[in-house]
Amino acid sequence: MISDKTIGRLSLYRRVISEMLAEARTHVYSHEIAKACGVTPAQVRRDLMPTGHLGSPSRGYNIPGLIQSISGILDDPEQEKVAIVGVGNLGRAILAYFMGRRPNLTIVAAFDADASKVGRMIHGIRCYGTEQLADVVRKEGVEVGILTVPARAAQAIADELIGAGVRGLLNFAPVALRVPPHVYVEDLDVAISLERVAYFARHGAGTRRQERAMR
Amino acid sequence: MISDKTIGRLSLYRRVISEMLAEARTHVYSHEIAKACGVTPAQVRRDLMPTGHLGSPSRGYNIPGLIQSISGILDDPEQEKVAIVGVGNLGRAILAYFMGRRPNLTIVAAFDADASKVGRMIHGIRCYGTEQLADVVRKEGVEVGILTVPARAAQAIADELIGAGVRGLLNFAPVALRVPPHVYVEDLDVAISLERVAYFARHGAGTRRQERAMR
DNA sequence: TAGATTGTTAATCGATTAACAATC
DNA sequence: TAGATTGTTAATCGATTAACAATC
Repeated sequence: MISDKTIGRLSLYRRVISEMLAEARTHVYSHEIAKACGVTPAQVRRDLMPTGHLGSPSRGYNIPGLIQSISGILDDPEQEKVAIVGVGNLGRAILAYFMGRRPNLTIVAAFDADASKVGRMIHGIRCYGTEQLADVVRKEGVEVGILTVPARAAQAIADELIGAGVRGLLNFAPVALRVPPHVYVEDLDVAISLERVAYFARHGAGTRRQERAMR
Repeated sequence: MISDKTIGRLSLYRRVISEMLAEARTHVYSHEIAKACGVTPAQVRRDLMPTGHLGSPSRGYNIPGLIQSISGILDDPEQEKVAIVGVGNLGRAILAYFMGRRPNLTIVAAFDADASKVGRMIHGIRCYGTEQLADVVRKEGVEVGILTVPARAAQAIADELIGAGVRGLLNFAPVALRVPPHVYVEDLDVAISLERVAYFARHGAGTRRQERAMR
């Protein structure tokens, strides 16, 4: 089992070497990836082990091959479907950002309790009423849910998504969701992050600030 | 020096016990906080050590006292000022969320390159043009910056903020910022988080899923 | 070849958990 | 008192880094 930290870094590595590929580069050394991502070269080499991709001591890693190997781990060979619940400012920001960006990880439906949004297309995605949530999630085979709803609604929505087959949640609501053990939850809590930044801005970033505090 | 993880959990503990206080409760046990936050009771007790607040074996922790002790660590005795750069959907979502919520941590200015936004009040915060960034940050004494700008603009904006005295950045742009060692950066990378959730949704949440993956 | 980089193990580091005497 | 909880140390656990033979 690959750790969540390694998965996050592989995603980051893929992004930076994709940019290199766009500049027509063909090979890259671990220390270059390391510098671009704010980690150590040893970390990069170790993270790349589970991908099975081998570099060469003389030329480093072949970029297209490495992208393919990382994608072999990160991407579903089929297609993974995502639904987003809550189409406020935050929900729309996420919809706008993902507009046709990842072919293997697509947002297929949006949900909102606000009747004025239901039935409309928002950034190319159809918006349904929350009462249709379970039906649509089941029919589409959605596996991942993004929660951008108010805190008070989050647990009920999470329960419904999970009941309809969702096994991963990206939760922006400032509450600790209770979920069965087979469901993976990642919390992106902006308020907590901001308090942390404020604390370390005041108290000094600290020696350990080589490391990226990536959340 | 308290670790970033501990700071994040203290912020979470304060939130949940504040909710208890609102329900007129006066005392709380470590295992109650632990359950509400998805951590172990031992973790809670250990995290509370640096606050200096002492509980009682018979009644647990006094809630108002504990809130005060946690706030003594998390909050600046003065006031800490925050600026947000980039008033798109994401920026507005954050402005709306923080509207008058934290007296000790206030967003005092917003900036955007879009001339049509400049001069307006957005969720109660004045929006300036980016060319005024350094001046306003210096004059207001802003210490923390939130970056909700496109990736290509992030490094230049970060440099300018830091040049004007900012020592902490909450970065939503999908780039690894290069900053001097005294500056604390926390990255909230939605794309990476979503890929991580997708991966663990597919591969099983794993045994280690007791722990909250809080970012 | 000489020199830099790779894959991979062993050592280190830091954070979490278990344990338990002291306490109410 | 008896029983549960506290503060705190020691043991455990996992992740990062250092090191180095193998390789190009």
